[in-house]
Amino acid sequence: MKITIGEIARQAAVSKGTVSRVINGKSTVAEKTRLNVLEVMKRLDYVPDPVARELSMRSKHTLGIWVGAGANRLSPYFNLIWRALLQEMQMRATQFIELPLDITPVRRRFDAVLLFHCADIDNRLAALADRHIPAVLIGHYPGISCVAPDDLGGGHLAAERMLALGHRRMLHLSLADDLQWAKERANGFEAGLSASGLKNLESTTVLGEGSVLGGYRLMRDAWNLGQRPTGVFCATDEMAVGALGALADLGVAVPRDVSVLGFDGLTELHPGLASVAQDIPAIAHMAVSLALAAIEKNSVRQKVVPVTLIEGTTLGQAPR
Amino acid sequence: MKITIGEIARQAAVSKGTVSRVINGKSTVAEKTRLNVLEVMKRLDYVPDPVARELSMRSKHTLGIWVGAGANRLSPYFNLIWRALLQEMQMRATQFIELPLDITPVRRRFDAVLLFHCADIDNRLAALADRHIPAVLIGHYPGISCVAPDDLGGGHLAAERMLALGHRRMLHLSLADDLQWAKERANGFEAGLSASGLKNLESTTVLGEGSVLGGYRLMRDAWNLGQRPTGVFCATDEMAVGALGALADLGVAVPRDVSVLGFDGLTELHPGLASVAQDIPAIAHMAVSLALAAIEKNSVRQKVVPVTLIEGTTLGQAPR
DNA sequence: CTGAAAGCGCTTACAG
DNA sequence: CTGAAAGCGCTTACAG
Repeated sequence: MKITIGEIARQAAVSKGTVSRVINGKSTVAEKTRLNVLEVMKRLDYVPDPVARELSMRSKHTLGIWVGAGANRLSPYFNLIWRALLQEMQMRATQFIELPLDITPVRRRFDAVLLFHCADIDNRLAALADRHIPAVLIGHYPGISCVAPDDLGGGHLAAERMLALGHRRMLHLSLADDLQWAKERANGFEAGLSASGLKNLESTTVLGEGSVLGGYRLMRDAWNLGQRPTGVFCATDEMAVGALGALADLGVAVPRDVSVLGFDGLTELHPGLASVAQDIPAIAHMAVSLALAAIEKNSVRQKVVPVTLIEGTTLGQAPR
Repeated sequence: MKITIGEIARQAAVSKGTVSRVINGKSTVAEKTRLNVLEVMKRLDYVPDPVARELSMRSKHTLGIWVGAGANRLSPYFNLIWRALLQEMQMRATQFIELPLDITPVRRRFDAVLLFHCADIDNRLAALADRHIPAVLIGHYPGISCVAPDDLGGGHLAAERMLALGHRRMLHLSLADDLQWAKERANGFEAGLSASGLKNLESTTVLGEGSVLGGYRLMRDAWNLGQRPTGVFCATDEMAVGALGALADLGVAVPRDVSVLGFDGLTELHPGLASVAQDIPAIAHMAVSLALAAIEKNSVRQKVVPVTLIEGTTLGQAPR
């Protein structure tokens, strides 16, 4: 027999409503009653049924999630943000539907849309605006609600850390595509270097793809062209994995000869990977909050979520 | 306003019970009524609420999902199978919990466990057996319920297709790790080649990592060592992506000079990637079915799910 | 074949 | 502070 709120109520000699109140800590409950109920719940190892909870609590709103086409749907980052988003919606008892590429024929109503940066973002946003559906972008875009990691600050942080470790010859692997976040990471990095006021600083930026292969090629080619950095900052962790692969192939020891720092926080991609980490759960939380606020209060807000630096074994003191 | 079963009932002028019956196709409903209800459902683009459905139908069973530690949690394949599994459970109104690495302290009851092939699979299975909890493995293992793609058949299929396209010099990129599925794919491929009875056949197998980087290195090194295959069969799509990268770097035209065929069906990883595709939704479906059967009938069954070949632009006629 | 009603486990105004 | 009741959206005996 599964134990339910009714059983708790019975054993605690109160109503189901009261039990519910102590579960949710909402309205006031007499301390004595509360303690008693808590005791019974604990004794029976009771966990409120999340499904029943959702059915009963859920907001009347449903959110559309509109993903881009193509490979990045399978990327590690997307994987994580997707799971965080679903979990967030479950906790907030908000329904969602995944939107197809073409939303014209979708009949199910959705009150707001969560989307990601992608190639045809302008068209997408225009389509939503036409239909007066609020949009929340995971990324940056003027005029609509956005939530993004602190790419600028993250770049800055990367530079500071590299400098603190004594690195003075940097290689920066960035994206050839014209992507907002990539540019911010790059700008932050440059700004961090300049801010140091150091004179004897060399920094080279090379542009390629944001994938493992992209990072591999950039690193290999730069090295073969004579670049000899001691610190390599990569715009994505996938690029960092590629760069590490190239360095291994080139026989360069990490971090003894060269340090590598990635961005995103996907340290599971490579043992010991050092990375500027996004707070993915916080971003998911914020994205859903902004969407609900947009629906209810018609508000537009832009949020930046802080990043942190995860030290790892790929980052070390510069060789002297 | 969200549209519910009540709205459908109203517009179709029947009771909610009847609508429910047509949704579930259970007891008999007059054909005329059925068509009418279906029409209304379609017109309003109605989708039954899975949460309400679950609350009302759910089996008394809850399934644990026990994932391995480490990088493959972020792999494209894992991403897809995970999503398929959750969707399947939602449809079957089965509850689940994600198990932590150490299941000893878990208090919530779970009646069966779904797990994936991983390093400490033996220990895990032993732990479950100790507690008399049925296990279903996505992969192969003697003595317990398993579901896996037809790796052997897939390898065979790959060989047949390559031969049919006229390829006679093959390179086979496989895994150095001792993994059941990798070996089956390899064995299938070899068997397919032998079965042809052709004399003028060359096939070289090289072993490395199952990642993009792994594929890249194997392809590059084999080529640099003088291998000149016209057909390259890769044990995973990620390896195929790497191989394609290496060929591009080597200035080899695909598929004019060399054809590349992957395995898994993750064609989104690379435009036009040809691949032996797993049927991930079917695997998820089967896994949940086996778990429920194991709980109820204590049955142990091993299932193999067929694969199909997805043609793409990386696979073509052998050069003459 | 079909409707009316009870039930899944929880929450939340509404009274008191 | 707390209880009784209605409701979330669906399913399923039970009658007819």
